[in-house]
Parts: sequence; C-alpha cells; structure tokens
Amino acid sequence: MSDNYNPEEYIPTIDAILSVANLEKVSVKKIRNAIQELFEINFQPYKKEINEAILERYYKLLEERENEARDEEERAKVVKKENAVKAVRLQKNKPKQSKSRRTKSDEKSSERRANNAFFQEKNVSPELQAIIGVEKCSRPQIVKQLWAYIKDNNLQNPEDKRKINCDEKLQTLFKKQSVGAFEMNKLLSSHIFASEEKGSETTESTPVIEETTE
DNA sequence: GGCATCGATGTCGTATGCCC
DNA sequence: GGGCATACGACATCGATGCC
Repeated sequence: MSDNYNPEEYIPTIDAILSVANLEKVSVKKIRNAIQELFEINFQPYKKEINEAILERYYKLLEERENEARDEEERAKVVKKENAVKAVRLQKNKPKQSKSRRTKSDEKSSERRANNAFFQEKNVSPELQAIIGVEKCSRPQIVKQLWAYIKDNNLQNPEDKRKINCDEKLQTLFKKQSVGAFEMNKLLSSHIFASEEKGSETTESTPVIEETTE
C-alpha cells in the first residue's frame, strides 16, 4: 500500500463498475472489494475515504440515470395517472386490508391452503424426477427435495454457498455446470408442469422445456 | 442473533371505477 | 344502485447472505 493514496485514481474504475452494476443491489463494500482485487491493494487504512468516493460516484450516476428516466416516467405518469390514484387509495386502506385479510385467512386457513397454488401438486420433468424421485410434488417440496439432494451430494460450492456445482443429473436438468441458488428456482420452472399439461401433452414425453431455453 | 431479501410460482381477496 | 371488469397485493416455500 502506498502512502500516496489518491481516491481520484480509482474514480474511472468506480464509474466503470457502477455503469454496469445494478444500482439497487450494488453495495459500497462490493465495489470496494472489487477495486481491491483489481488493483491488488488493501484499502483498510483508507476505508472511509474510498467509501466516500464510491458513494459520491454512486449518487452522481444515480442522479444521471434518474434524469434520463424522468422523461419517460413523466409520460408513463400521464398514462397511469388513474392507476396511481387507485394505488394511493389502496395504500390508504392497506392496514385495514391486511388485517381483514389476516382474519379471513385465519378463518379459512385450511381452506386457503387447499386452494393455494403453493400446495398444488405439479408434474415434474423426467430429469427432475431422476433427482427428487417423485412424479408429482408441490413447488416448495420440489425445492426442498432438491436442496436435500444438493446437500447429500455435497454440491454446494464451499467458497460461495450460493453457488451449486452441478453433477451429471443437475447438468442434465439445468444445462449448466453451476447455478446460483436463486437462479435454480427460475430454472426449475421449466421442469414443473400443471397436472392437466402432462395429461394432455407430455404423455408422449414431449420436451416442454425447449421453449424456455436462452 | 434475528430479520429482510432474493426469485419463482398461480390463485384469491380486496378495492375501485365504469357502465347499465 | 348493482354488477362486472380491472388492478394489485398477499399468500407459502426453500436456503444463503447481508445488514442492523
């Protein structure tokens, strides 16, 4: 680490990172770590300074993006004016609504559960069947089984537990060597079908997955 | 340590507006 | 005033991570 720490030196890099980052998700820490890795330096003594520099660039970029979005937003606002009024009214009634909803759901909790889409059993693709071992299952249960399989087979990346190293079966399923924990849910949807779907379409083992590939 | 968030899913309930 | 249409939030589940 040099004594000639100059935050401006890193501003182009910060801008570059921010320009491709999701501003709603990115954090100062992530950017700082990224720069540390890039420059192979330790910002620890200058943590405060570099954080401020990152924040400054962040807000500037945010402002720029907001300005760009403003025109479009203005147009959208006019179109959605009526809906916005609706939304405000709905917001006003929100606590009341959630309370009444809760009471209702308390009363009919079992009924709702039965009707709830989350508890509805879905047919699963043969690839998924090979892993979880059942033909029909609710989505949450599928996810649960899948995680059990991942843990049983030690497929989580030890360095980043959000990543899953796919074995043969998972590679067949996801068509990737590794997937993120969150991405997994997305990819799963290609392997879950409504009961009717299977009855009428998949009896001939037609690959419904084809459409959803990137 | 505990809570919120992320991501997907489909249905239901609620609130409001509009038309007859 | 009643009924229909529309919009939108809540619901449940999973595990890892980040933040407070």
